[in-house]
Amino acid sequence: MTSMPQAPARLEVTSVLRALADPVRLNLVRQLIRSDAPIACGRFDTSVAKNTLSHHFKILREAGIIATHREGGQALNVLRVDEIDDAFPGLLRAILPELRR
Amino acid sequence: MTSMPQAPARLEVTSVLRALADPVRLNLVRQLIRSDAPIACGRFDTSVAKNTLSHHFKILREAGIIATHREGGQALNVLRVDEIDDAFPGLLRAILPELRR
DNA sequence: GAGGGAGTTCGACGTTCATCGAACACCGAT
DNA sequence: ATCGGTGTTCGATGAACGTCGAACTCCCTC
Repeated sequence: MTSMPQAPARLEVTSVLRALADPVRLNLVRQLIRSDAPIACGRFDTSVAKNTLSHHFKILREAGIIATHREGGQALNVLRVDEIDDAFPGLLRAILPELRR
Repeated sequence: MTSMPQAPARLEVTSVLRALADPVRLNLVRQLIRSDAPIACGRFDTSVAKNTLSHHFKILREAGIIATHREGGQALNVLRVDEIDDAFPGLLRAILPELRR
């Protein structure tokens, strides 16, 4: 086992902000917010190559913003809304208008 | 006149997040939040050289996070709390615990 | 077990970034 | 006019980042 560090023990402000500061990643997060069902890595609407996409997912995962669990040949991604809201209440709602109902 | 682009016309999410994602800059912003009076550039508690500090102030200014006005030989800095709150309601409070009363 | 779809890892490349020392520009006071 | 304090600009440097093609690993299905 190569040790799989899905998410950090505690969400770090600087890591979270830096992860969300990239246009491509922010776009991914927006798609996750708009969908209430998990989305497979290959199902995102994006322009970058699939290895680059994988890189961005890794950063989002390591920042603790998304969680990925394999299921039937594909990797399903979900936003860790509760954890983020716990650590930084109001952050998601602040930067993602689609969440300010 | 060299044209002085203090702040952008509209606050850009990605610029704001990237500006706040740096430890040194986040530290500066924290000091501004804790003080209700403007702080001169040279009065901040930081470890970086003064030219580097100037660089960070420039980024914060261009992102629209702080405003600087000269007064008596020194440059006084203030957080643009209202503008930030207007563009991204709850953002500051989310990432800066000292503001969550 | 052979094939194929889905993600990841591995260099590599070019860009952006944080940092610094040094030199500069500005301004208030002598 | 000169001095000293304050902040900015100018390269330069090393690290980190986004991007890619290619090769790899898993696992599901036939």
